[in-house]
Amino acid sequence: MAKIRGRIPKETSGGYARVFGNEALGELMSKVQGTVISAGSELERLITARVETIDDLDAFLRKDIMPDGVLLGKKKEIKKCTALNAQGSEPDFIIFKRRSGHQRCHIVELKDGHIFDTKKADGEREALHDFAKRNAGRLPYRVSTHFCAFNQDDAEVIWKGFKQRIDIKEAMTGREFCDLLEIDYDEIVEVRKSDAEDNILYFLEELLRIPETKSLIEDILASESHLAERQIVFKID
DNA sequence: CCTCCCACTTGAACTATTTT
DNA sequence: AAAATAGTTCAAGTGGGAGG
Repeated sequence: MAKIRGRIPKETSGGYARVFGNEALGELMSKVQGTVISAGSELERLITARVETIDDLDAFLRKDIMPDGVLLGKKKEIKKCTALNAQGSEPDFIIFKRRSGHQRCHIVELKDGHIFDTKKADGEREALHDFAKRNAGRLPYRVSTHFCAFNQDDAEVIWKGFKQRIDIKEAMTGREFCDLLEIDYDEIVEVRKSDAEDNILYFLEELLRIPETKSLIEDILASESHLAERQIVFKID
């Protein structure tokens, strides 16, 4: 989970300021949104840092005998690869796994969410399936496709997010994805949790640094403690 | 109800243009 | 020519409205 602290609000973040009628709070919200976005790219980095990656897919695919283990090719490398035909819509990852003679290729679309967005899911589904169809014949592996919602533990929820338009076997949880890559899902979740702790602290610090929100918070706390006192009084009664 | 399209945001990667 | 700057595109998130 990326951090809010240290982020620079965008020039064009005025929309948030308008929502609150407060420039400083608008900038804080802009930073929050920036963090949401960058957390997605960060997840990719967390994953690829923990597996062996292929930086020349063409060279890899020219091999006569595929190596044992788990190897991952990223979107960029897929784009560069001339042996594969992506026609402008590359999947996030292509994973080659060989264990005890079985060679599998997993084409994966990864999302740092808990559900596939219904507005984009259809396009993503079609792009991934087309990619698999176009390229399965060029790969010396049994090819399968997967849609992974990293923060979802129930494959059925992912499947339903696709309006059941994918095979339920294509719906992949973050844990299943990590199992496939032979990396530790919980460890990645832990890493991100520590940033979340800093984020909540920083967010509250900032709220208290803005004079307008600080005084409002103080007002609310004061009236709540009055309420609490009254409740106690009622109880005693 | 569902689907599609839009508006708003950040950030990274390219591309193009201007400056030195 | 090289470097810096500016613009474009794309991927990622949200919500809302129009229309079937």
